[in-house]
Amino acid sequence: MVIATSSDSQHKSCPHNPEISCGNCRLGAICLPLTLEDEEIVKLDEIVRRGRPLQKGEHMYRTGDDFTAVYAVRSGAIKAYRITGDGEEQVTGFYFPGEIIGMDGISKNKYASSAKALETSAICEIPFSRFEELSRQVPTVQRHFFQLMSQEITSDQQLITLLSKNTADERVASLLVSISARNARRNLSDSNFRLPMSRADIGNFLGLTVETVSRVMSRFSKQKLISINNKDVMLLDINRLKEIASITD
Amino acid sequence: MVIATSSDSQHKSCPHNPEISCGNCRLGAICLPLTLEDEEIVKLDEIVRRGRPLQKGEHMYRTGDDFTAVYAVRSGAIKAYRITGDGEEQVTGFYFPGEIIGMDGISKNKYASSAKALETSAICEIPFSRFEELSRQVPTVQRHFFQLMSQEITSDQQLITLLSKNTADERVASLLVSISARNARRNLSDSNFRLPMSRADIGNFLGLTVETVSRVMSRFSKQKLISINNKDVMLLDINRLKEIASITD
DNA sequence: AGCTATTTTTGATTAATATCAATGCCTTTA
DNA sequence: TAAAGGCATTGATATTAATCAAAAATAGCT
Repeated sequence: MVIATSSDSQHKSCPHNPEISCGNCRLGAICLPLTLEDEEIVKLDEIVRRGRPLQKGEHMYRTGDDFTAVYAVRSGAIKAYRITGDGEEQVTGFYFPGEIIGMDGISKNKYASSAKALETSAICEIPFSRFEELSRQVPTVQRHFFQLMSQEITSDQQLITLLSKNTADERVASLLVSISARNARRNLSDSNFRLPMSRADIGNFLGLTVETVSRVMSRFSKQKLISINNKDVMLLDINRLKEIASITD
Repeated sequence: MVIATSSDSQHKSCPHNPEISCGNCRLGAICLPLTLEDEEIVKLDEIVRRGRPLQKGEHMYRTGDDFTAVYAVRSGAIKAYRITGDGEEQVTGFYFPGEIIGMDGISKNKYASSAKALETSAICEIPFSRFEELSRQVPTVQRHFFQLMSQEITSDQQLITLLSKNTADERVASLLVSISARNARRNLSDSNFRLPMSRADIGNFLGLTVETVSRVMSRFSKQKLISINNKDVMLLDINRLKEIASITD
């Protein structure tokens, strides 16, 4: 079985703004989940800093670090997590290329979560003070950042609903479908991908134990909904998975 | 037993900016969970609209309504909720005076949730287009709104952790302690208050059934941690409740 | 005030997932 | 390529909270 890995994540044109090839998309050759104006891209390019690639396991920032920047993922995958009162880890999100992370640091001027690379990853640093300034100068930048924060709120609230109402099957199906959709947005295969995180991370994110995640995935596999080869997954019946995830659309 | 009700919610001075008496705090005589500059208050006052009071059960907005404004609660209590794919309600938050609601509408220009009054409530409408304009003119306004959105993200992520990791006891204790702390911020009793929402709403918010919420509260009552008189609650041992909620601080 | 509908509480049972335990499979490294 | 450590899978049992059912308390209405 040959399955696309996340190292294939380069793509030629931005699906959200086909006018802009990624060679011109200056935010580190990524497409944000927003359609940016040309002016915005140019202005943003002036303040964005491309960092050296992060190795697997390396941190972008940790809880309590001074908040200085938000980050755009260029390649790889990032895990965001918090440490609970009793020292346990709570995964709050997985971030793929084009997604923005670090916005939880704004309120207290310290990051409320930690972010670490699940595999070798490239990120863009967007220094916040310069960005704030830019937001005041360019109306669309401000608007778009409000939208990105609002998207983060919406996705957190979807997770709240998932954790509050859904069974183990529904949670796992939701995650698979969500990753599938995010791959599609980047013009990657929506049915054939690598899960960059461990089963433990998946369980932690979905409020399940490793064992339950493993059992659910085995069962999906027996039911021919997916095909698993360790971290590589193939979605054999996306529509059925969407039904299970109760994504009606 | 005499217990303060939420109609007592007037207070004389803003605990976050004691320089400003609430008579001068122009955002509808409320104190935001931020320290505003005098200039900001004046500017905000120009765009804020005080609406007529909402009756219990009345909606501020519903999922899918065009996004036009964010709202500051002045008095009463508001429940925010979403409707899941299969038509069930998911409560995503309770909002008390001084808190801001509606920010989830920014990303798609439609509200992603609905908001309804749990009791007679007064709200301030902050028309978003005028607010966006103001944010560009007054640096601190922009900064403060970024902070409010970031706070919303943080509190959603705390709820995610609660739903993912905590037992029924811990969840109920957390909610009681959270409401207590929010009352304290408004100079109200932190130990003696009315729960404006039903047990069903509490259960829905905490990912529990009504029956479980009721049982936990009865048990807390037997253990002399709280004293319940239907919607009125007295916290008899806040420190123990904080321990149970695993709020170490 | 009295009647009704709704909400809350309590009890008995069931179902889902966690926990405990063991095995097997990949990956890393010498 | 062999050994070691970590990760994933599978099985047996325990536990928590859900579900089903009914009574008690409260709120709303005339």
